[in-house]
Parts: sequence; structure tokens; C-alpha cells
Amino acid sequence: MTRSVTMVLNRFEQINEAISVVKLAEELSDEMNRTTVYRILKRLEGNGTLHSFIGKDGTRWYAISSQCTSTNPYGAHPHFQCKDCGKTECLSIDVEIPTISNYKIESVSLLYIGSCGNCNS
Amino acid sequence: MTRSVTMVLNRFEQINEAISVVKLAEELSDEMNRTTVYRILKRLEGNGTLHSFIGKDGTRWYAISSQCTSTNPYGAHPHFQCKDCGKTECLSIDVEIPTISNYKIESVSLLYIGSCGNCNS
DNA sequence: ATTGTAGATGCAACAATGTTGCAATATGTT
DNA sequence: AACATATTGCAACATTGTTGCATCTACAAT
Repeated sequence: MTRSVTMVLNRFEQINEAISVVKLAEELSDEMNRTTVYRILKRLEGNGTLHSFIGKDGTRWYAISSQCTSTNPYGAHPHFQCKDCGKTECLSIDVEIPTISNYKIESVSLLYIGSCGNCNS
Repeated sequence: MTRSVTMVLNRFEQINEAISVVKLAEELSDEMNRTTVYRILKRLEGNGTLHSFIGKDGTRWYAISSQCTSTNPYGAHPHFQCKDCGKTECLSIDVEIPTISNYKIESVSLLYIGSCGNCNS
């Protein structure tokens, strides 16, 4: 548990949202190298503390695992991304995932794109 | 309708799968510049001939629109990507998309990841 | 407290994907 | 055939993510 890891975890506990690697690395750029951010996130995902997903623009986002539930049989929950302000978060809702004959599905990525409550009003 | 556009469309009609921009540009690298491939695909998506989505590694894939159905209210259908052979395709299945109060959902991206029939057996 | 060691970090270079500006070319319309 | 418009090629760039290697830090053993 290094200083850098502590800072990254603090950031996730402060907010209740997902963060893109790019944004996190930029926020912490005075504190640590961006390579370090990439590596810490990968490690924290490996031990289950965080989980990641691909956002609407193809970049990777991370969220803390303790704040969200996994309800579908593939261990994944949907994420929401606001196209206006960028706010991105886990959704604790049930989504029925159909099975597909002859295919072995291992994971499902589910991304809702739209406008959040603030941007929508 | 230029020679380049014809070649791109032919490629999509030959196969019944999605193609990544990267792979298509590489296949056509003797015939046209990769910038041209990017631009043609964007144009064909703009007029509805093709549609695109983000694959499991964050890169963009395209598929021809006429070969697949849009069944959910957001005009999107799921895609499947085989983690072993890379085969990626549209799935013509129904997925129930829950609504979320206070959010205006505009599109939904649904990606199944697993092993296809060939790689699975 | 000191030492030793495995793992973590910084840095620079690289790789891959995608975009942009501009000059040159092709299309298809008159 | 000539013209106007859209398309293409090329080079340069931007962004995101990865790797090799030297250095440093955390922490366990002494």
C-alpha cells in the first residue's frame, strides 16, 4: 500500500462515479506519472477493488466495486454515460441477458448513453 | 459513388460480419489510403448504410445495416465478439432495456463477449 | 534501528488508433 | 469538353495505452 495507491483510492471514495484513466491521470499529474496511474488501476482491477469498462468513445473507465451491485449472470451491470457533461456511473438495475445457442458468453458490456438529470432539465 | 466506396461496400456484402476499421484499412491498403477508409466508413454510417459500435478493446467496428434488425426502442441491437478468433457480428435478438427515471437515454451499446461456435467446440 | 528484497515508480520511447489541413484528383453535370 | 463539387492521398499530428529499464519505496526479517 503505497502513497500513490492511497491517493488513487481516495479519489474513488470521494466521488460516487466512474473516472476515465485519462482524467484521473491528469488530476494526479502533479503527484505521479501517468504510467503509474495506468498500472495502479490495472492492479486494483486485478484484485477486485475496481472494475473497468469501455466508454462511448473507446477509452477505459474505472469504478469502485463496493459501490455497485452485479445482478446479471455474467457479473456485469450497466453503466451510464452522459453525452453532455461526461458524468459516468454504475447502474444498479437488472437487465435480462438472453442466451445464444452455440455461443459461450463470458461477459456482457452494457452502456447507456444519454443525458443525465442535470443536463436533461 | 467512387471506385473506393464500391470496394468498401463489396467487402461488407461478401461477409456477413462486422469489420474493424483497422482490419478493413489493412485489407485495402494496396487500393486506398487508410484515411480514405476512415472517411468512407463515416460517410456510409451518416447515410445509414452502415452502423458502428465500439468493440471490446475500444476500437471501432462497422457492419452493414441491411443485414440486421433493430428491435429495442433505442434503435440498437446487441453485437457479439469472439475473444478467441475475433469474429464479430450483429445479433438479431430482443433485449429488454429498462428505463431510468430522470435520465434521457438516447442509445444503448450492448456487447456480448465470449467464444463463438467454432472456437467453443 | 538496519538491512535486504520484492515490488512499485519515473522516465523515455514506442505502438496503435484516429483526425486534420491542404494540394491533387476524380465524379458527374451542364 | 469544361466546370464545380466532392473525394482522395499524404504528411503531420493528437490521444490513449504499453514496455524496458534504472531507481526508489515499503515492509519484513534480523
